[in-house]
Amino acid sequence: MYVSSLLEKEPSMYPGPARASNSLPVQNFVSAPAYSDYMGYHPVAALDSHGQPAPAWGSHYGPQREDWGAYGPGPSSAAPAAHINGSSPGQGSYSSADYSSLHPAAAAAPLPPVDTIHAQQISPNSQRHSSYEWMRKTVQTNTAGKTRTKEKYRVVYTDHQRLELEKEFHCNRYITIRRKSELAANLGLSERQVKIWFQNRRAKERKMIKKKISQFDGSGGSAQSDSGSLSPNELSNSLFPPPHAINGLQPNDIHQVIVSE
DNA sequence: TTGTGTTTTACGACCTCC
DNA sequence: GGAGGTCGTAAAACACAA
Repeated sequence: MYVSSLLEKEPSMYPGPARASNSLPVQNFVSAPAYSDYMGYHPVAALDSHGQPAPAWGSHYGPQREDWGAYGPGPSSAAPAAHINGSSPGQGSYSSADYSSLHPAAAAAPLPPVDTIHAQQISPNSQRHSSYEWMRKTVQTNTAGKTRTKEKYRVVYTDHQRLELEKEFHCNRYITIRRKSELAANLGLSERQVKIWFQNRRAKERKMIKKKISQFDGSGGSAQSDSGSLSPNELSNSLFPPPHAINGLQPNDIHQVIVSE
């Protein structure tokens, strides 16, 4: 019912078995030279690859995210793109969250050449290609088994798509309607997919916060003063207030505020 | 190779706001 | 009522130890 209606409403969501992941236009792709550290948000103008002044988190969503360092190593000159595409041989999984902590050496490394990034992103050696082969196979053979979707359970986003989404996430934890449309168009995703990606991304962030807090609590509670008496949920909510909780603004309002600037 | 744990898409239920 | 939020969860994709 719901799925079918979605399919009807958003045909772009499931465009076909071989979603043109590798044929995505790359002209919009910026290799994110300033996408320096996943957990260390830098309000650098170069982050904004869409020609708009990047709306800083702090300006619309409360305090600037200086506290991100609480659940991750501080800002560095790292270039996670290297990790995203190459340093993990044979796999394209982008586990940016723990990048800095897991790759301290890489965190201090200079940016890889842009050409390297591009070459790796479109590398035919990536295991993701086997994923797409699986999807093709599934679509051909599995016609009625899945309940959540008619054809496939989920797709795997390309590194390019993930990187662009992560970049946007760095600029704003909550995407505006306009940016969602632009991003969806640029990445070949549906707006619903972009929206859900951001929801999942925020959930991931909250999960990481809780994990960090629980680690602090379990290790003597020396960081208790940082979180005060807030519970993980309370702290999480204070770090990521939903748009409507910020000055009573709704997402549309925030969008209008940003656009009007 | 295989078993297992983690991460990543996607959804439903429910909530808030207008 | 619609849009978008969180929360919980399913299941594929992935990582990795044994």
